[in-house]
Amino acid sequence: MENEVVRSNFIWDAIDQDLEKGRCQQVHTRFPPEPNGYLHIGHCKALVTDFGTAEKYNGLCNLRFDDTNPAKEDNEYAEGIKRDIEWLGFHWTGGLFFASDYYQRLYDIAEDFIKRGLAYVDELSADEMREYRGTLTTPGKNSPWRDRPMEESLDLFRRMKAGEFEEGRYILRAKIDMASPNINMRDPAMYRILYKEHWRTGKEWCIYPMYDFAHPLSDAFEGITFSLCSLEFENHRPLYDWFCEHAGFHKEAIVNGGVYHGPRQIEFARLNITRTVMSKRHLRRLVEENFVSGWDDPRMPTLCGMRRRGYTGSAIRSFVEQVGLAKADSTVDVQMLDACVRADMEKMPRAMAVLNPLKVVFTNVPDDWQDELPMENHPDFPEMGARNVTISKEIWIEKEDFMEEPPKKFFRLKPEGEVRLKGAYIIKCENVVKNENGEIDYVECSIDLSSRSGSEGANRKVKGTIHWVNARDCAPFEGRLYDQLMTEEWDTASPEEKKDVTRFLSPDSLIVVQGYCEHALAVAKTGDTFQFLRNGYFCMDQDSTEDHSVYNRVVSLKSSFKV
RNA sequence: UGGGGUGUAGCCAAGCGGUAAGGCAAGGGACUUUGACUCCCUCAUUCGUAGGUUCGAUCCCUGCCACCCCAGCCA
Repeated sequence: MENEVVRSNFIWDAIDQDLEKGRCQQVHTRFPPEPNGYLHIGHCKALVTDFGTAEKYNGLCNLRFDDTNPAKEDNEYAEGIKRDIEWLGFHWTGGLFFASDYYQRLYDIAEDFIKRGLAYVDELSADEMREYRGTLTTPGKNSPWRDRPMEESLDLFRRMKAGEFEEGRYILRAKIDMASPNINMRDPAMYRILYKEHWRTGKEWCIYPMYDFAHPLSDAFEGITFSLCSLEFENHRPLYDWFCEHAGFHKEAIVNGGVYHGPRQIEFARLNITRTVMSKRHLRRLVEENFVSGWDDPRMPTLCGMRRRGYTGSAIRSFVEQVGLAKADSTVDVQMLDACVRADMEKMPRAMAVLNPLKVVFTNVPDDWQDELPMENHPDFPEMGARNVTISKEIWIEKEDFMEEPPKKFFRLKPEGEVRLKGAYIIKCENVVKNENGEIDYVECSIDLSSRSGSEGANRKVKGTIHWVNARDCAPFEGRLYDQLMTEEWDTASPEEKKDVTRFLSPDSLIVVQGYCEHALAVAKTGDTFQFLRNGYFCMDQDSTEDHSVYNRVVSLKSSFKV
């Protein structure tokens, strides 16, 4: 509910301290996706952290596309990402930005770095550069071009920009420390030559800034105070600070008069979920090799896929909030996600559906008998109102709600047994009609017309209640239920084994079902998302904005029946 | 075997020198016109490990062990 307490975490503690110390006066974060694929559930941790933290502190959060590698990026992805963020209910209150908007500004800073002896143009090949970089345990050595005169580097850099050289011929490097135990500090690349057309700047540039250079400065340009990212960037923080400080942004400086001090990077553990692929690379392969119908295939853990599958944005958000924020690597059980979805679905209006139909015919009413019954849309929320549901001589019930030879404590329909039809009448099984193969064709029941819900006779107690659909007034559907995309083996597979993601695809992840749902509702709700609650009840997904006709997965399809 | 991180229940996760929150999962019970939901109850004498400091340590110190990240002209 809205009053749920979202617990504190180490990042908010750090922010509180900075605020108290006066390191900054406001909280300004950013969510910086690279538009090279669709957002998946894993990204939600950063997303909720970035936007949610800004919300908590009444600060601002920017959406910035980190588009510094034109080889992989496209507008299609940027648009998809924006849609997904909005679907989750977040807004880029600080504005929408693109790293590519800063190309000129970054270039100017790069020139300035050269002039100040902080950067140089190198002409080692990629292979040579790797050799010179040293290893984890041995220091690197200086490039022979490291001490080339500043004027020469400047000239070369300008000619790189002018397109005079082929890709890989020259590279701009920061002059830091080739012997640093932190490999990221061994003269990292700042600019490389790339003759790729950029989706926003077109052919304007043929040199592009590297992440390590562009990211900290983009943060600084936008006045970001807290740059939250995942653990793998911890090793980059010294570099992040180095670029900021040498460009004039000092995060620790206490400046009189509330002047912006520069961004501070804080890292947190990324989200892993059991039986879930959390890698753009693997997801891309499933799409490109047609193992799924697209990025928004309902089996995909992408936000657009989950949306089609019937998840709600609020469920995903509360899931991320419940998982928490910490620095320890962890893998959350997917059941926790399911629990959040179930909790969310409980709050939605209901309607009845039968997934696996078995016909029931009433023997003690005339053929044209029918009745109309008011049915509450939610048992706990009368304000959701009611709808009228029809019933006739023939209805559908769930196959598993009838057992010819029931074990003890089976409270649903069985020979000679009575059950209540949810919101309607009590019926009693009189006869089981079978076909020539000995299979159950339909079940004959008598109906107790005096037990109509709402009437006095309704007070009679029977053990079981089952859901049903009027067989003469319902909408047939052929739907699909989705379950886990991956088998359990995925969780324990090595990175090497995971390279062949298709090996772990669960064959049961898509189940075709044929059933029936309330007619009026089905017509009225065509195009809406339906979700199944346990026991075959539909929930209307109010958050859904997509039009689709697939029926969604049963959340926790486990049988509620116990022997 | 360099550097940077992290180890609290089956899975997440609080805890910040005063005697182990909460959620998910699991088990038991109550209620129920959905065997759902809801509601109760149970579930770590112990915090990777071995020492040390202290009246007192999951919190501080030292050693050890395990796991993760880093040698892209990716982000």
